Amino acid sequence: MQFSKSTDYALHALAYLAHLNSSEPTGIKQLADVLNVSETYLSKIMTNLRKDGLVNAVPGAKGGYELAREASRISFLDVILALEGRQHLFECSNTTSKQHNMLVQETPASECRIKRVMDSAETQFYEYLSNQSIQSVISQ
Amino acid sequence: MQFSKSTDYALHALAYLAHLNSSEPTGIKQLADVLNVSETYLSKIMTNLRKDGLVNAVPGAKGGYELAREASRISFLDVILALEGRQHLFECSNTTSKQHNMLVQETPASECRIKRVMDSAETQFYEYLSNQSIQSVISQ
DNA sequence: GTTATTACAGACTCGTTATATCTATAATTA
DNA sequence: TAATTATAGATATAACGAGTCTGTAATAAC
Repeated sequence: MQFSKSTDYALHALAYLAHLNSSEPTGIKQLADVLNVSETYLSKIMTNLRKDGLVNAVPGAKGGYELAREASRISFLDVILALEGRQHLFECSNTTSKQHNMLVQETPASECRIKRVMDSAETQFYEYLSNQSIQSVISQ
Repeated sequence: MQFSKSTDYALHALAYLAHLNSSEPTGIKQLADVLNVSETYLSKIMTNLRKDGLVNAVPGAKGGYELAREASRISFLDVILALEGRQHLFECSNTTSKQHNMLVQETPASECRIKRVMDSAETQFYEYLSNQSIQSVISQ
């Protein structure tokens, strides 16, 4: 289990935009050069960030990308959810197996106890990441 | 990013062994039947658990698997590391990019600030999972 | 010892996903 | 109108997850 490269690039791209702190949008060319990835690949990643409202995309000449809000209000979790999706980190595969249903019956909420533990861990994980902002990795 | 099915099966298998609490090893046949997966596939998963010292494998007739230690001393993290491996959840891909090195230079430890945040999140995550034992999902 | 039972290792298949590129199109500014 | 830029779609490739098959080694029961 590992975070995708896309998430890595997205975090670095946003950190760069926050670092620049420019009043004008930054083109994909410049971004791709600084991150050392291809323009078309990075543009797909930026589109994901736009769809989740983390950046604004300005088309046309002099266009590019800009943070949709202050870097201090964009969390690591925001970025991860935009790139990795919102499915849970853990799911029980065989929800019809004898073993699974034994564990289900032992909890009041009729949910497998193993999944409950894993979901709690995920919540803690995400809680931490939601408190880490892109601004925090930029020099003051 | 998601945990593999193998991790799911491993957790359920260990929970079952803890539940049985048998003095004799449990064969792969019975285990596979309860979990509703194929014997050969599950045996690969059990071998991973054995290599990490979580279960003992007894070959030969009347053989099978048994917990290597009390279920209260086998943590969720133990199982996850055995199945998912020990690589970090996050790595910076382009360690030679201008952007990455900018972030590296801003931290005393000469490490990218983004990676520092992700590693901290991972530590919190694993810390939580190391405190959850297989015994905790079994009815008292 | 022989046989049955069991775990184990390795090769292999199949499908999905991540990664990445290319091209055409739409939108905006100069 | 021309130049620049983001976007969508199709495609290619490699890696990985998931799962099967087969033969081998180890052990207990007879």
